[in-house]
Amino acid sequence: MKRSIRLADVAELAGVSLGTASNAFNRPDLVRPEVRELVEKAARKLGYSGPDPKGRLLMGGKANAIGVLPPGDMTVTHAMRSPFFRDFLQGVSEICDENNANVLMVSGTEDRKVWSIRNALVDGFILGHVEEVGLISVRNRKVPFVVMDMDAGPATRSVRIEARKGARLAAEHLLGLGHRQFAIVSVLRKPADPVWHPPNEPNRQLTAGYLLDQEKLLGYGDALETAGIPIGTVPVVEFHPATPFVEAGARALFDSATAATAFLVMSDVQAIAILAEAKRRKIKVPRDISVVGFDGVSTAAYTEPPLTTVAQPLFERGRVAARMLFDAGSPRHVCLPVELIVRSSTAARPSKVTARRA
Amino acid sequence: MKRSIRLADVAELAGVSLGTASNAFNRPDLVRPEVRELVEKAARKLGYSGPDPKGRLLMGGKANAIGVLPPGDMTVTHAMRSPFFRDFLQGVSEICDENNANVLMVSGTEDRKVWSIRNALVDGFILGHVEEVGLISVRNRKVPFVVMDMDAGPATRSVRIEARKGARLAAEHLLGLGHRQFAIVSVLRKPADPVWHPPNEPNRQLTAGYLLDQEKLLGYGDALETAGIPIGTVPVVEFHPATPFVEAGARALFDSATAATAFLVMSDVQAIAILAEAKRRKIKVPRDISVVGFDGVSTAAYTEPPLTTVAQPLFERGRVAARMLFDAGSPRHVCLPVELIVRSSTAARPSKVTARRA
DNA sequence: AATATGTCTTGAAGCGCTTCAATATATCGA
DNA sequence: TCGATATATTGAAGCGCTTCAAGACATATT
Repeated sequence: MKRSIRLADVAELAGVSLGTASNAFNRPDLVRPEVRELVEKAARKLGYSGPDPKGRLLMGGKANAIGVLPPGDMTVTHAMRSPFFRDFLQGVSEICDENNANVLMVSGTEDRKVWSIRNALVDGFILGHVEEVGLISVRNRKVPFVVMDMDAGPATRSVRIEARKGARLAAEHLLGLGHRQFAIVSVLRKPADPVWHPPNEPNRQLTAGYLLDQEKLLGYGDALETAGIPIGTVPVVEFHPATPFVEAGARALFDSATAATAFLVMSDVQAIAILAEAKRRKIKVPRDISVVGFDGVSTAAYTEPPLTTVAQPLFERGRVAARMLFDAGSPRHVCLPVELIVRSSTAARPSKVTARRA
Repeated sequence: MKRSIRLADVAELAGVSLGTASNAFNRPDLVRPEVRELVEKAARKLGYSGPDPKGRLLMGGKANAIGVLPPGDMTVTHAMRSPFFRDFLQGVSEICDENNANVLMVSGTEDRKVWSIRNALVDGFILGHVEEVGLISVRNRKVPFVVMDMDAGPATRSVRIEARKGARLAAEHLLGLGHRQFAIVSVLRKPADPVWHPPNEPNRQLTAGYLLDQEKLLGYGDALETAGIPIGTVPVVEFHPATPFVEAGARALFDSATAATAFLVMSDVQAIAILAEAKRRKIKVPRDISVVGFDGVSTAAYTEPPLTTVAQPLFERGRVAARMLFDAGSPRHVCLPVELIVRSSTAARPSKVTARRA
């Protein structure tokens, strides 16, 4: 086709003005039924099925979509694979469905994300952990947005969780079971090889993870130090929570933290990979080691053994974030509660005799 | 803010023409470095972070997104809950990621979907099962699109599966295990109460399901009739594959099909619900009954017992569909193979003595 | 010096639609 | 019957941007 049919063509054929034709489609009640019929007939004849959204958009129209950006370098593919993100997304879509808005999953690594933030056709954003430059872009877009698990100042809507408290609960639980040899598993933001931090490393600096995980580290520390275990004496491994890095990370963990009986893991996805690797190595959980995850993803209840974890309300998280975009009245900042869910991946510290030999 | 800053404001402040300002952002190589710097400085000063996508779009720009519509009356929320759809979506997003396109999940029941098809800001569509009126709308959009599991004529791109063959394989498997008492579970497109069709109902007419499922019915028939079992003598229950309908459907099934030892189920999601309901009723699978699902969703391998199912390449399905939109060279019609995966939800027909009492 | 060859920049014309003040027409009350 | 009120329609002005032919300027060529 030469040039696609536009409203002007329809108006002309119907013998009415552009304005009337527009009204016939958008505010039919403003237009006499017979005229409307005229317009509709013309439209049918030309195979015109309504105003092109592009034009409408320019004139202050809504895009009818809100954009969701997975955190860090996660692509949409990663996100769809992640039970954590899926649960979250389910909450988001519930509210979007209610508000007749579509959900745009925005992809790309951090660089490209900035481009997307500037260009995505949406009426609002929900941002996973994002870097400063992304934050600047989104502010300039003049659309409402909310950031997850970040503090971006009082003016920026945010949804967070009681990360520090959750981490403390996890550590206290393990301490209560008699454990004294810990290892901590933290999250790497970029897909890269695992990073191993031995105990008593002078001046330990973790690689760039999520801000949230700094808080978790503090929480673990709260409990551990109270029990007389300086956090610096606890080994830490950091790895990316997606295939194949997550498997590599689990291997690195067992290869290095041979003395640990208690594993404090900052995400369920990682914890689940660790359970799998343990099974592969014939390390029995919770007989030989105990593992506490974080997040409370829905699949964690069905692992073998079922995972003890610090649950956050994942669906609610999504709902709360989405509501911030739609309901003017909702609070700008929400901090969601966490809860320790004790299942079967944790038990009393093994006695010396049954202790695992690496 | 009064009126948001636009490119024209930046151009003015920088003392260049609109066209130059536009080039400074979009084709920097066409603009002298010093001038570009001028524009950039002006932009910074005004807090302008690049051309508004709305304007760009009108001038023939891409939306950088492809729209995905769940089948039938499924909302995005339903879709996110469905392992079938999630697996599919993962394939779609892989290809979209590769092509730097975002994924727009389009929501709403069938009526609203038509509206969305006309208005979504996308460069293409992947449509789940859609009604005629939706098909007309999408044709008028003049964007490429592909339909899943439907035949919409040779001109319309489509991805399908060997449904009939798959169904036949399922029935033959059960027949081979000695089963003679069957029940068929079909899919209802709309969320509604289960529909029960007793055996030997004169003139049996199934409620509006998906076209695909008609084919499966044919496939079951192929095998059953060859074995001397007229399809009309097999009871059929139809239900919607989402909570709470799927649970109600599973109950209805066991309440009614008390004689059956072999269940031919048209989706894994339903089969999984049936497994759950069986457990609740202390009906042992596969000792008392055998169940064959359809789709091969990734979770089906981890049910209890692991589900025997007719697997289709779910990820590939998504990939193939998405590729049709991006690669001009890809075929217009693809029919993907299916494969019977025998796991532990099927076994030989119970002998009379161990037969289940309802 | 005159002409040709580039390289940048400009100005204006859209892209397809909505909106809104202004006008035209119909309806009503007195 | 006449102005007043209500109802429909028009025309024009954008929305914010890209594009492209044409012009300006600088440099190279003969």
